[in-house]
Amino acid sequence: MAGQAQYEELARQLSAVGAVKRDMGRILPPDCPAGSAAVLTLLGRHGDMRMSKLAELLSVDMSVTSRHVAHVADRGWIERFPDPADRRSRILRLTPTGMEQLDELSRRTSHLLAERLSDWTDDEVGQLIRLMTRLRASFGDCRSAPVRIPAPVVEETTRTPAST
Amino acid sequence: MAGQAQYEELARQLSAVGAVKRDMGRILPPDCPAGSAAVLTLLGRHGDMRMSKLAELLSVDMSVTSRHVAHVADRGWIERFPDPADRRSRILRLTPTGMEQLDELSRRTSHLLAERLSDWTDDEVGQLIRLMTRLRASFGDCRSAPVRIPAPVVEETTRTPAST
DNA sequence: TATTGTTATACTCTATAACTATA
DNA sequence: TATAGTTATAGAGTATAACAATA
Repeated sequence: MAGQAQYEELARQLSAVGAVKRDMGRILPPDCPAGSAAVLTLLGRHGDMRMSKLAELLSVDMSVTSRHVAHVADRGWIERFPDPADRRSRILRLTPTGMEQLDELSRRTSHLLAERLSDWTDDEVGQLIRLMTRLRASFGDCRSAPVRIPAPVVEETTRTPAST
Repeated sequence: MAGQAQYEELARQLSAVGAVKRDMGRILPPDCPAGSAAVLTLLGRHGDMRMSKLAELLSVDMSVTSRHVAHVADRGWIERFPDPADRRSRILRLTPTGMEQLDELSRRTSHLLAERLSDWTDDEVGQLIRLMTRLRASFGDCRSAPVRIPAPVVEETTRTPAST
């Protein structure tokens, strides 16, 4: 259990990590924005899957997933074919071209990270991965359980203990 | 110095942390999207500053900063007045109403994080903050030094060592 | 009737470029 | 001429709601 100051600082760092993500996005190949890259990466890691499963892994609405998937399918990086067990579903699979594109993505992102994190030890990178993975789990596990927003404090001495 | 597999995993986790940021965004007050919240937070932490300084802290183009600042100024959360030392510049300052809004933001984000991270120790949260801060520094310090994208490998045995 | 997936619409965030007003 | 900031425009990501096809 941590304190309020720590939570505020963590919120700040979560907001600021967007800059790192934007830097990563700038080195992506043409026609392959971050959304497409995420689709290819997850299919490469988890293998063939249905739209709904991919949407869950992406943690976005299926309508968003559908758009990303259409984009990579238009470029021939994945194939969509009907699920024999449920004809409403479509199974997604990387094509050979998609695998090449995925290799290119891995190459570029690894190169950028290797350059930026050249003074990080293997262990430090591992710790960051571990903590970020756990952070995601701490949020994801209670998905569909929207938080209650507590009633505002009555604003008496919250910020300026003896100035007003 | 870490390995390629670690870099790929880190890239994946960086992509996935967007889900956490979206969850945080969902509990923001009306009329205060994430961009506005970032402006208020940075002004609260660092005190009065010029547009250019804020843009640097946000790691975003000044045109973007200008829009966010206009939004919070329209709502009376900050004031903008000319810099006596350089009349091209404008100094930004939180208003009392802005400070109340900032308190409300802190309250909501801390509440959400306290709920989601209830099983994290103080030390674990501190480690994550420390590593994310360092990650941002590792990227930010070489800003304006765009990476060279290395030439693609000739694609012979990159992915399927003995299948084609 | 419920579920899988698609499409239309709207909103937020970002970057580039053109513009102004000062330096 | 160069810099601080604004505005217009365009592109990417996301969510909600309406819809089609199937379970």
